[in-house]
Amino acid sequence: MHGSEQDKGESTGTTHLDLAAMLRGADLRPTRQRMALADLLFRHGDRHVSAEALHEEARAAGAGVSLATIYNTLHQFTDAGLLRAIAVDTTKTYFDTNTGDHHHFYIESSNEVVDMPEDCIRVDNLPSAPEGFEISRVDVIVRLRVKPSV
Amino acid sequence: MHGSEQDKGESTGTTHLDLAAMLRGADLRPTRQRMALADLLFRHGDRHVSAEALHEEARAAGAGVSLATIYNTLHQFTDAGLLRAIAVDTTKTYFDTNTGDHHHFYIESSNEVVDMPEDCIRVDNLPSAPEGFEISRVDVIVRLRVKPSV
DNA sequence: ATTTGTGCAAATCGTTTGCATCTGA
DNA sequence: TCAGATGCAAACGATTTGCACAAAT
Repeated sequence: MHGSEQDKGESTGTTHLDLAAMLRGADLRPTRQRMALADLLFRHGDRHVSAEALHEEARAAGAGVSLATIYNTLHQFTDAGLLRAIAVDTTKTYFDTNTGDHHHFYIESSNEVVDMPEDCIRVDNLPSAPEGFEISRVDVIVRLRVKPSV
Repeated sequence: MHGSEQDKGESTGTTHLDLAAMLRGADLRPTRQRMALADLLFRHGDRHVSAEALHEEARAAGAGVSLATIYNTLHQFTDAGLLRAIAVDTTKTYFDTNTGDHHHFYIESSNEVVDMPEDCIRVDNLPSAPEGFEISRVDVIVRLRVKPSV
């Protein structure tokens, strides 16, 4: 072996993150499918994908990854802190590549999730958690509907 | 038929809300099962139930209501504005009998939803909705985990 | 050589639906 | 009467799981 930079077929060029290292850091072997998915997820900035959508994307990108593996990977990434799962729609789980502190817009008409910069919302007066509990996270979802045309 | 007050078997006594009227107001016939469910839902203050849980409760209360009817009713009540659906857990839908402006605690270890009084949280700096959209609702969920004992 | 990951297809689980039967006004 | 409700069971869609095979260290 030598370096650890190899292209997966069609890198979009600009790459700074070392996906293999990222995976290793999470105790996950950098397999072809995990690399392909990491590439789709983290190469293009903040994304919000459902398993099904990612599956389709992977297929389109020519990376053969089964749906089962998509689910496995999505959960492994989530457990490793590389992704965050968001509950907006009861029917589907969305995964957010932005694990930082921020909140979301949810466009009800199209089932789209959009990030909101952190400083956009200030949550005040947070009540202290009930005895015996501590806050693990605060999720704010601003649901949007299409504004009726005037 | 005569009046519209009849007991469903075991009323807990204190009843001020006219469930039949409530249903009529929602254009829903006050059938035996809808009355029974409304009773379970609205008689005991703010509640957060899943379809399955309500089904079990109905069975325990001796009211024969099929699961299909539970779902139908839950959605009809929600459409009528008597209930509000909350997305906290991707796997199940919870229905909240409190339709007023307020937010929730979500206890991750037990999958419980608890109301938070309205004035508990102040959401500031709400970004204006993207062009063409308007805010339909803002949901705040404070996720709790069990505090590790010292 | 081992251990870990992958893919398929079957299994789950919550929820929805079609349709025959019943019920309230 | 008769539109509207209910219940059952089959249908569904998202996710999970068991297990044989393939790939990574």
